[in-house]
This record gives sequence, C-alpha cells and structure tokens, in this order.
Amino acid sequence: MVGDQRNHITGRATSYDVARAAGVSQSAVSRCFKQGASVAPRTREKILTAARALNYYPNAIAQGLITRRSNLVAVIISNLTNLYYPEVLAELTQRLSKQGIRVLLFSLAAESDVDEVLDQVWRYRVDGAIVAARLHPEQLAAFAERGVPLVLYNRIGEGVPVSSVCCDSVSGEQALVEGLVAANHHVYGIIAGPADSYVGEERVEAAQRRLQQLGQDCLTVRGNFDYDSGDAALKELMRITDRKLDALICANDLMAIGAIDSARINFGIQVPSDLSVVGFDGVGPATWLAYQVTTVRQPVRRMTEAAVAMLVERIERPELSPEQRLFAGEFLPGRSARLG
Amino acid sequence: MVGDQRNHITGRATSYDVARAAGVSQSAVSRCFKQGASVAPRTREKILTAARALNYYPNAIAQGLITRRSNLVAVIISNLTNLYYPEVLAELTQRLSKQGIRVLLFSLAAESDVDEVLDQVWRYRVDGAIVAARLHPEQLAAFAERGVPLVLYNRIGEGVPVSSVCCDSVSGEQALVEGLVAANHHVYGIIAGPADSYVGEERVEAAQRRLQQLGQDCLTVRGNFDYDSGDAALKELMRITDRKLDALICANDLMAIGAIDSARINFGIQVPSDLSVVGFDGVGPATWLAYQVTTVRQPVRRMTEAAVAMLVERIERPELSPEQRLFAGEFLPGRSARLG
DNA sequence: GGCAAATTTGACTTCGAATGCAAAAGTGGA
DNA sequence: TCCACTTTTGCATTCGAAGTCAAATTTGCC
Repeated sequence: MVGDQRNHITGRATSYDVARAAGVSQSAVSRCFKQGASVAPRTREKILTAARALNYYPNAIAQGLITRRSNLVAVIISNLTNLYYPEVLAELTQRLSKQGIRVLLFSLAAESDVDEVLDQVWRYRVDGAIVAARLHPEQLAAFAERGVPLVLYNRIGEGVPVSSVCCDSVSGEQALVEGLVAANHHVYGIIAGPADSYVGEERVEAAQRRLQQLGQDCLTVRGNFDYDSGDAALKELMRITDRKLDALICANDLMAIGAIDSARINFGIQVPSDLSVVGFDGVGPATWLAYQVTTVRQPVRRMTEAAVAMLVERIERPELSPEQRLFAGEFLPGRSARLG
Repeated sequence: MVGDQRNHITGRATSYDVARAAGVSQSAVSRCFKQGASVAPRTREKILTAARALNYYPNAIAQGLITRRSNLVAVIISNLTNLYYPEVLAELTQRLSKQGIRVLLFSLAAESDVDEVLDQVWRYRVDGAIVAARLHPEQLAAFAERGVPLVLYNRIGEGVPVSSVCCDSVSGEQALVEGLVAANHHVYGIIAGPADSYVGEERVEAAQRRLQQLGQDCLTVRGNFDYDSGDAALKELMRITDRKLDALICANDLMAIGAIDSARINFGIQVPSDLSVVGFDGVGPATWLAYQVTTVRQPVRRMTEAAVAMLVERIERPELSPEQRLFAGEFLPGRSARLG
C-alpha cells in the first residue's frame, strides 16, 4: 500500500493517514499505539496529535488478521430468558471487557441451532468461548481440534475433558434436604428441570439420593425451569397423590416461585406452614418479600470471575490442561420452608 | 502470499490450503464460497470436498478487512439486570443472526463507561449499532461522523436526528390513568424512574399531564426501576402524606411489584381493593399469579423486528435519513388495579 | 471442424496494521 | 572530534480473502 490520501470510501483514517499527517512511517504509528514499543517521546507526541486530529482508531479487524488474535470471545447462552443468565452475562461481559476482550454473543432459539452458531464461531476466529448450553461430545471435540479454549458454565464435558465452572449442586441440595428432613416433613415432592439440563438432573439426583439416605421417598414431576411449569407441576403433583404434600424441592427458584404462587392462590395452601418449598439459584425474585425462597444462591461473581480467569489463562497458554472448578453455593434460609 | 503449506501455527486451514488440495487457485475457492459467483459445477465440487476435508471455514476477520463489512453490530445495553432487557437482547440477537449479522455485546457497569465502549465500537468497525443506553449529543454525533448507522431503543436523540424505536408512553399512560380515574380513585401517587431515564421521565410526565387534565393531583417520588426501590418508594409515599393513597402509578413493572409486595406485607394494604397499582413494560413477573399487574406491555417482538430492519436498511443504504418509529403498547387489565 | 460468444479460471493487487531487520540517529566516553 | 554502542526509525513483508482483468476454456451454432 502506497501512501494514498485519507480513505474517502469509509471516511475512517488509517495508520497511513496518521503517518503522513505526522510525517513519519506507518510502522511508527503502529508502534505508538502498541505499548512497550520503542518510540521517541517527541515522535509519539506528533503521532498522537495527528491521530487525534484525524479521529484515528486502530482497526481491530486488521489487527486481528495480522496478530491472529481477535480479542473476541464467544459467549453462547441457550435461553437468556432464564432469569439467572442475564446477571451472568452482564458479569462476564464486564469482566472480559476489563481484560481487553470483546464479547460476541450467541443466544439460541433452539438447542438444535448450536451447529449453526459454531459455524460462525469458527469463522470469527474467536480467541475462546464461554458456553452455557448443551454441547455434544463432537461439538466439544471441535473446540479442541481447532485449539479454541473453552470454558463451560454450569455444565461439564460429559466424557470429554473440558474446563468448567459449576456451582456444587450436591452439597447445596444436601443442605436443603437435610433442613427439610430435620423439620420432620412427611411427604416430599420434587419438581425437576427438563431432562436435557445438566444442572437440573444433577440437583434432582442429589436431592433424591439424600432423601433416600435419610429414609424418605418422594414423588417427582418435571418442569422446564419457568414459572408456569412450577404452577403446572404443583397441580400435577396434587393430582397424582392423595397424601398431603408438605415439602417441595424445586430444581430452580423460578419453578419454586411458580409453585408457591400456585399453592397459595390455586389451592389455598399456606407456605411455609402447610407446605415448605425450596429452590435453587438465588435469582432476584427469590428474595422478594412475597417469596423469600429458601434456596442456595450461586456465587455468580466468583463463578464468572473464575470462568474469565480460566479462559484468559488458556488463551495465553493453550497447553494448559482442562480444569474443573466447583463453587459452593450460599445457603439462604428464606421463609418459604420450615427448617429443622 | 505464495502457496505455503497448511498453516501450522494456528492449525486453521486457509483458502490457499483448500486451493492447493483441490488443485485450483485461491480465487476459485473464494468464489466458491460466495454465492452467485461463477464457478463450474465440477470445480465447485472439488473445492467443497477439499474444504470439508480440511475443515475450512472462511476467515470472517480477513473478509471484514477486504470487504469493509464486518457483519458485526454493536448492541449496547446499560443495565442488563433490568428484567426487561434480556428478552430484548435475545430477540435482537436472533433476528440479527438471521440476517447474517453477529452481535458484539457491550453492557455498561456505569453510564460513564459509554466513552470507553464507543472507543471499542470504533475499533471493531461495526456495521451498525443498536443502543439502549443514554448517549450525549456528541456521542450521537460521533456515529454520524463515522457513518455508523445507529438505532436507539426506547429513547430518542434529544435534539439530534437519530433513528429510534420506542413504545408509546403517552398513550399507554393515558389509558392507565383514564382507567384509574374512571374507577373513581382519590389519592394518586406516582413512582418515577431515575431522572436520567428517557422512558421513565416520559411515562411519568404523560401520567401527570393526564391526571391534571382530569382534575386530579398527585404525589411523586423517585425510584430507580428496581424492586427494592418500589418498596422504598411506597414507604416514602406513606410517610409524606396522611391522606389515604388509593392509586399508584409506577414507571415500570418491577417497581410496581415492589410496591405491591410492600403494600401487602409491610402495610397490610389489600391490592387492588384498598390500593390500585399500575406499572409499565409487561415483563414476565407482571403476569405471575401473585401480581397480575395492570400494565402496558411493550410489543418487544415488533419493536426488535423494526429496530433490526431499520438498522439493516441503513447499513445497505447509508443515505437513508433517520426514522423514528413509535409502537403502541398493549393494555393488560391485570388485577392489580380497580378500573372504571 | 471452425469461429464467435459465453463462461470459467488464475495472476495479481488490495484491505490496515504488526514486525523482523537493517539503516539512521542519538548518546556517551575518551 | 571520533568511535562504539544504544535507541529510534523506515522498508518490506505478512496475515487471509475478495475482486479486477485478461487469459484460457467451454459452448453453441453454422
């Protein structure tokens, strides 16, 4: 490229424009914007002045091409409407931003869209990815093949070694179940999440196992993590049993809230005096006055911090092996359950 | 660039690798991946086979550099934790995706971060931006200067002509106020949003104006759009008046919900029999059994559809002038207010 | 089979910034 | 002032794909 005049097509100044305006070479401009490079103070001054005058911003696309670092990270989230994810997304975006990394967001309308999304992820040569969506083993393998660092959020690579951050479902559910059992409940119900949710299944299995260990059995129905399904699941439970349900374990807070409302409004059941309800996540509405859900709050800040740290580490040093980090949730007693 | 062998540094195949494997030129590979280009069927076949074998995906970064089209759109949202935005974001992402456009997400920790965010927006040479955050006139002007199409979401360019999609606060609030007045309420309270929120101020002013027209006066206190501030604002209202508040107009649903809970739980006030509460937005929790907020639902799907359409149009044809589109909200009667 | 027209193909240049290397400028000491 | 050494600078090349243009090939038709 010879020093042609300021780019008239895009209206954006290039490093050549700045170079000409400052009377230096393009290399000098480039060095000036890269910190730690050797530029004489007077030259730097001239360049910065010219850059300011021309409204010059280095083209990150061109930088990405030559350095093979896009400074982009793909964040893939299956359903953003799950009350839990917006907080995660906001935290991730802000933390990555502090590391000089931009977020390329993908949200899935349906789980089957993953392959299309990955197609785009490969094209944009992202430096890494944080994924809160279900990936098949082949999809996980594709990341490894391409050398794209990956951190899973609240799921693990089933069978495949992949880095991940998760909230400990097992100990969380144990605490909840133990509290309920100690308070001497008699008839336990469980509202599970959708079968394809990793955390959903893990939480429910943990609860069931602990109940069994403590000599309690339970009825399980499935919801899909949203409010309406909590309502529907409670109705279903009431329909299929003639015993008086007095403890309800929900795979997430939103279903717990749906069930609480349903119990109070559709069945005239008092929560927690007639029915204890526990959830999981610690989403915003869980602490609302009307609910004060007894739940386990995921340490979102620590989890996102870890996810970002792990990812950045692996972008810097791709040879690092996968690491799984498990975070204990914080037990919130709330007021939606009688506890022992 | 001469035809060196497959890129060993990144492990990613380039169009040259595919060209060599297929025994054709790099140009042929490029044309093959651009639809509508002239490639003989047999050649195309060879190339696609080679591409598949090498796991080739065109480098969007390189494409962006040469075509000056990054196919990236910046989405800037001030606070994602506002229950209303995740839905908007999911819709926007999916709609843009269908147009072959990727989302570069920016979420602001503080409004003052806008300038840093814009710095990055310029660097990435995004094709356009959708913004749900407050921008100063100079910031708006910067988009125009750089020829970056911009669509504001639920705000307008104050003084500066900018494209925008908004939900009609005025007619929405009028409907709410008229319903309340017709039901013969006596003491009106308003919970406004933060002073720097465009929609917040617009809604409150619309409500106040209509109340005045109908011969009612009202007390106004400020919240900041979240649940707790709804609770706090109600307490404040109760403190500053000794008349019996019986109608409460909230600038958004979340504060309405906070106020409803506060009324019921902190003050033992029945909603809607003792106190009518209305909100705005139509967020998910507004329809929960415990609340069934009387509100105006923003037509998120139509609004996001319009935002994307307007932006894409302006990316294709930058000479188009700014356009402001106003969408009527849907009145939801709910059960949180007595209506006439 | 021959020839003009249409189609397909490849060589080469371009986008904008980073960087290895050698040349130029600056620094210090004698 | 001169020489050796350090710092600064510019040249030239590179990243990977797109697009121009002319050359090569194919096609259609007589």
